[in-house]
Amino acid sequence: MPELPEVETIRRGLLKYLPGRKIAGIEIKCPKLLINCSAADLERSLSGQSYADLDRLGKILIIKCERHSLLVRLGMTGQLTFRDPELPDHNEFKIHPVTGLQRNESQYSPDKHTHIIIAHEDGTSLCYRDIRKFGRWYLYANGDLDASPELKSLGPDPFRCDYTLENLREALRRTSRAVKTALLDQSIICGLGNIYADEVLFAAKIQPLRPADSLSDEELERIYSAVKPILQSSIDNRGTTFSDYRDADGNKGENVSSLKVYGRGGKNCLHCGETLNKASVGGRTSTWCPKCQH
DNA sequence: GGAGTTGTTCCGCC
DNA sequence: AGGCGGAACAACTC
Repeated sequence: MPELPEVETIRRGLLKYLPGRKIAGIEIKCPKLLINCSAADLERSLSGQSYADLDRLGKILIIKCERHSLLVRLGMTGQLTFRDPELPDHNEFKIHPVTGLQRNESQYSPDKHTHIIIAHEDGTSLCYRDIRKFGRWYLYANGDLDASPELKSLGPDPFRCDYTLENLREALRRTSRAVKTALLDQSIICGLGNIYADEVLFAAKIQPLRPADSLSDEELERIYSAVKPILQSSIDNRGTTFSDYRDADGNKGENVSSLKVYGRGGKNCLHCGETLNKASVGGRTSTWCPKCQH
């Protein structure tokens, strides 16, 4: 669910609330989400520390505190929301006082899917909710962050300077997998998931099944150039909500209506009118136009 | 009841 | 050795 634009939207949302706030304690209801530490480790390490900054690489959210940082992978259904119980009747708020955005029903209240709650000294909290529990949390001392396998194994993030045509070309020409599968490989380029990989290939007019090493320089350039604008416009729309995705305020994203192919299998191509193909590529549902994409 | 779902990892095969 | 495909993870919806 949460791909780069969704994680970025959450990051921006949390940026309004977290930096400067002090962690009082952590409630872990599902320890299996913690990959490289125990619940006691996490509690001991973070209690008393303040949040310093929020960062993101690919789909990984980096929550930086004074001495330690959390890496959070949201998996398919992870949600991170900021709660402020001081606000009068939290769940019935229509317009958020800080963001001015419309609030969403009941995504805030901890329920059986809320697995981690970071409580702050001022009574607010950061809630992690994850229906399928595919999310993963990692704890690192700040000095060890850059060397962490989770960050080190990532290929270029489209919004960082190492995202270049040359790097993408070299990575793609080294594999014979379907280009769709290669674009989902976070060590080749990080941040794309099933939605945006399909959207990028439609914009680039490339069929998802094409072997990555069969792409011409011109085709590679089309893919390279399609990535940033597609991700950026989704960020501008605050992400794509199909079902579970919510931002830091519990709001849905508005990008679904901008999608050209994802979720439109069997419908007409918005460019040429042809019926869009839908088939499994590398185990993932893929949608493309048989007439526009070659 | 079966199939499908926005992500990642692990295992076995070639 | 290392690339690759498929199963597994889990919970819900259609």
